[in-house]
Amino acid sequence: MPVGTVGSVKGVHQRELRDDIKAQIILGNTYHLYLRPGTELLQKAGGLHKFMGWERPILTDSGGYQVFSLADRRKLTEEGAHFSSHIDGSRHLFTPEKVVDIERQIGADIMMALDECTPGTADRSYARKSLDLTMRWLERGWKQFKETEPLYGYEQAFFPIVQGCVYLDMRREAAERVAEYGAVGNAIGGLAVGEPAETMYEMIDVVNEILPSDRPRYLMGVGTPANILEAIDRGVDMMDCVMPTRNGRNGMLFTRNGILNMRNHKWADDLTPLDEGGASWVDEVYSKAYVRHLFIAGELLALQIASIHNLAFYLWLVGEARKHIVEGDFASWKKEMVRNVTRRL
RNA sequence: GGGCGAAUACCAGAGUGGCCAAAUGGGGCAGACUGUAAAUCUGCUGGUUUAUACCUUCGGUGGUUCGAAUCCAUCUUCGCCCA
Repeated sequence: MPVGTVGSVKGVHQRELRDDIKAQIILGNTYHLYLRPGTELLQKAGGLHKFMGWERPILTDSGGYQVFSLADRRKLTEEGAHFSSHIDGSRHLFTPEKVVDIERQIGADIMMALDECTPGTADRSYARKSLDLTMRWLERGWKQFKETEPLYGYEQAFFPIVQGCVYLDMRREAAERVAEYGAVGNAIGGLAVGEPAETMYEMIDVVNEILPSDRPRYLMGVGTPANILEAIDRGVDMMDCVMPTRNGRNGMLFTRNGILNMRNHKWADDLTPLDEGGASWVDEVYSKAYVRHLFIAGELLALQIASIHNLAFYLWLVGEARKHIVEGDFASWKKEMVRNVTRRL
């Protein structure tokens, strides 16, 4: 039963959502979706997976990001992405079709197209070639998606990805071509990969003018709490990021009052709660001094506490965002919250 | 009581006449991290607000030498062995 509404501010869409799933943590590649996709997607997907007492859809990425982050271990050809394993050197080929097949087998509710995540520093010529390749791969992936059936009795969604690097004309073109597929949801990729944040916001703006506002718009791999708020402001509905866990493991805690580096000496004798009134149970149970000690001592518990805290904070943040969108005071709330979450404590 | 060995920066530990403010590791301090090959990576860690510069450091003291963490004497402390 729909009890809440989420949607972007600039986008007209205000979709009804069930409130029982605020976010999803997907095992495997550990994706964190901060805002749920729309009801229509869930109805079609119908495959909510039981995990730790929660029901949540599974999202699988295609390996496109690894094309970017493991660039020295791969070679791109028209056929697909050739990878050599860092474990045993064995060679693997990811094609747009194979990726769909694998995602079918996994049973992901949201399957991502194989793309090339273009570095934010690429010049126009490279970006052009990269975008053309991504679009040809999308055509093949989409065809495979349409010609295959789900294996487990529920529908699966296939999200195309908008690339185009930092060039407005290419972003517009990519968004238009992606929108033509009429997918259940659409993704924005190739951002937060080396370009300034302001450039990223510009790209989101132009892309979201084109992508349908009545379907989830998924900003891939972003980002900081401030990035997330700015993205929501620009019509983004879904995000995922390693930041809460990776930065958490490296001692960085995000809170609604600012950012803490738990390794800093200043917390050594601070016996106040980790984050008083915070969103997770660890916030009240552990003191700053204790968590700092765990980090300094190399205790794995530190990594768990930080990850739990940061994930809970991220979920709280987008939950609040939704609330303020519904209440109509998102703009003022966001302005203040961006100031708060970027502060260094 | 006798013999041998050792004393180096926060800790451990290289260095045995000039290229030594002194390797390396740990610890400490700070920063980075954005569709996760990541419990990772980077910088700093005697002082002088800048330094290819100067000053003070290698247990204490006194020597040798143009020059000493490095050689000599002696003292102190610690370790091991013999009585």
